[in-house]
Amino acid sequence: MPAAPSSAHTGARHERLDPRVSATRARVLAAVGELLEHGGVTDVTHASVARVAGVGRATVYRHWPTLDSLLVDAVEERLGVIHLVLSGDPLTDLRTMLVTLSAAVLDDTGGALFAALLSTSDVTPQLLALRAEIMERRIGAIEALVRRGIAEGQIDPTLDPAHAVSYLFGPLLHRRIVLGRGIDPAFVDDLLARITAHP
Amino acid sequence: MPAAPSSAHTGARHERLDPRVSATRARVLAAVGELLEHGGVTDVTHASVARVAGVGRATVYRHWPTLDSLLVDAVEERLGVIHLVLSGDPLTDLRTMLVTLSAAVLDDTGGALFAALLSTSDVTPQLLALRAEIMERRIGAIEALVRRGIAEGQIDPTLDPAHAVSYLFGPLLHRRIVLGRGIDPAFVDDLLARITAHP
DNA sequence: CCAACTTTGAGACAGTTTGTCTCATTACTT
DNA sequence: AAGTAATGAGACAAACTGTCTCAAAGTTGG
Repeated sequence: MPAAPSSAHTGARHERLDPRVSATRARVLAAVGELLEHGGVTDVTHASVARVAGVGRATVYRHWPTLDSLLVDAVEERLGVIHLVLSGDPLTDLRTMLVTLSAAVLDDTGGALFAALLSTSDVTPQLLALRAEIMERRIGAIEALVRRGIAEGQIDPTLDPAHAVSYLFGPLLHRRIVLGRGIDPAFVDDLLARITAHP
Repeated sequence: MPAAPSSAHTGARHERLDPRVSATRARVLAAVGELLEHGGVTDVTHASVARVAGVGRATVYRHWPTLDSLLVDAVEERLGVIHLVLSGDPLTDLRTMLVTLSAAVLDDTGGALFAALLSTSDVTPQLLALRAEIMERRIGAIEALVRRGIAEGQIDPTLDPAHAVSYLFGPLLHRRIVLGRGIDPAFVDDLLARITAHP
């Protein structure tokens, strides 16, 4: 029997896993980050990843038959790590979330990973759905917080929560990935204030 | 003597060119768009581009020694086409600019091109500078318009014009490239109103 | 501790792609 | 019309891709 396929599409995340498998996964996923950090998407191939991870080339193919699935898993892994300490106050929590995202998702490696995901070869509806799913599942919390903020009267009620996600996360993406600049908490504060302010 | 090198880095844009060269450039650049439109970045190779363009493979190598330079030129070409009819009123012109950018830069082909540029292999400071330059030269007009809007009292004077570029363009990028949704003028209007509003 | 099972690394393999070169042909310039 | 420059077609070695096989090593449950 071949090795377990990529878990990105199965959703089964925390099964009991053969230690060899988890070790391989961890080493390979780390290697992807390494390659993206000082390189680019095109530097990530089954062969290069195997070399950096110190793993057999065939092993990488066994776990991730396509490059896309490898990149998707790398992003998933990264987003999965994020854990927030929420206060219960929508505005405070929105700020915490955006600052955390800036640090964890949009640092050097994360930025490259993110850009990689955005330009995978496969632009089928399935991949679009997956992108949206990743965004909505982890970052969709933004939308929920905006709704709560509106309900509690802290946020402009005419703000469309669905749009708010783009309004808030988009500028972080632009500043980090397009302009290549860092994001400090003051940037987040200013942005948040403008978007949520009552008219 | 080999053909003229990519013009993306020379800045000399409108020299008298051998018709054969301009024809080749046009066909190849169009082919890049075609490939990106129903495919992805990884579908763009010297070989595939040559095939689609109906051009010799060696010719593509002559003009664009690296894939990055080819993608950069494709983006440049696309951005160069944009021509705005400006009214003189900063807020109106900002709206025009964002709506036009949404249509021209972030349509199907443009979105793929953009994502491609963001994930080129070469993350050297030079490329970062080029990205920033492309952004600032064409889209930096946003910053200028914001300054004028502030000077004329239409825009919140506490808005940092440099940040405003991210605030305004970022959400378009996010909605189009990350979420894969279209951008209608109403989206732009709402965004613009929130960002520029006096406190 | 052992036996059955699974994953792994190394290598072989054909098929494809990449980047470079050469050369005859075609198109442009003056 | 003569000189110059760009092109297409093809040859070429080198590298890369994806798949397969098999012996070795690690893991699990009794």
